Amino acid sequence: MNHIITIVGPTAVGKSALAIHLARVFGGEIVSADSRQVFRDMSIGTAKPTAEEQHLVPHHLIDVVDPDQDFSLALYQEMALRAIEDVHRRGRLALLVGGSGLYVRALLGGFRIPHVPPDNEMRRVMEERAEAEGYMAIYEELERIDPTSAQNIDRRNVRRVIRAIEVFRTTGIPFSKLQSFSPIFHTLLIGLTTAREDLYRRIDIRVDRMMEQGLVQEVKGLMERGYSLDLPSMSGLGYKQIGQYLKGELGLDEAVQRIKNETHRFARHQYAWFRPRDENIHWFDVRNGVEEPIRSLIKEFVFKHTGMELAKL
RNA sequence: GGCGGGGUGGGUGAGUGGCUAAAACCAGCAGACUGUAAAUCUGCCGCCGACAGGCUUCGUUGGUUCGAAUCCAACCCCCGCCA
Repeated sequence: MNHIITIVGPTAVGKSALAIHLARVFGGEIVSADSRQVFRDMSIGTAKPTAEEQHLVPHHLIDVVDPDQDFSLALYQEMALRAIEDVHRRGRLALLVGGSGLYVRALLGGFRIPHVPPDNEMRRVMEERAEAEGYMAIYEELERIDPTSAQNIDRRNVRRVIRAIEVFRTTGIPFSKLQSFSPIFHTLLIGLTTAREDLYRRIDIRVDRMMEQGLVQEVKGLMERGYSLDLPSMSGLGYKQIGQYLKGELGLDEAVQRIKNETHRFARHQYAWFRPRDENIHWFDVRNGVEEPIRSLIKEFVFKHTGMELAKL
């Protein structure tokens, strides 16, 4: 069966807790769609499910690379696909859960990602060029080789301009021509949401709890082990700011406040991927009792598509 | 009571006669997104307006001036030093 349950929503609304509950009730396994929980030893700051929780129900795509290893959308897609296959092979229910919108979409939408691994050296050179000569210097190259992508990408977004050029240089085919998608899953999309005010409050509480749990120690440990702050993994919320604090660039209170504020902003951005008015998503406000209606929604979905009685699983 | 500094848009804070609805940053709102995505990038952010544009603002009141957040006067409030 290629049916999966997907749970999306902004950070700190309670996706993980709900997923664990559902997985236990239905005998499911969780496939994470979180771009930060993939890194080992980054647990407190990424609000990773605890060891106990992971013991309670199998989680996939968590702790799959070290903080100094490259990770990417393509890699995620591959690994997640394999994980879901495994879950299905075991005859269990797969719950895709996470707040990384692009990851969820790439997986569900079956994105065909141009098979061009990053060329870090080339990227560095081009970034420097854009830095020195201005973004137009590289944007003009993209306009020449791939007008369609040039049209679609903001010229000031140097990072994306470079990726498009990178793809063309190594394949000889415009980036825009190599992009396609074909969905492979039937999914029940469940969205968790709440009022902004409430969301921000939840975020702030969570950040305070991370501090109590030893976020500073965690970041310190990572830095002591040589993980530099300019690693992509260390650019995540919490790690960046605490890193700045540890380097003496920021007071602790200031760092914590920034984590909160930037997480607010992040949560807002997440709604750009999971829109409240998206009719494909079954939205639930977490301020109301949410578990029961979601359970019946899932039962109905699974029965309808597989004829199986979930309660028996 | 005396002396000095200051009151600017939700916050911090530039601006010292026209180019200023007023920098920058923060907060907030909206959006883009196919191998860095918790990244990167964009728009809005006094009021009305889809746009053009209009309207009201820089403690208060009154003045100077063709023109004031910017100059003058009085008053109110805040902060520092002296008493």
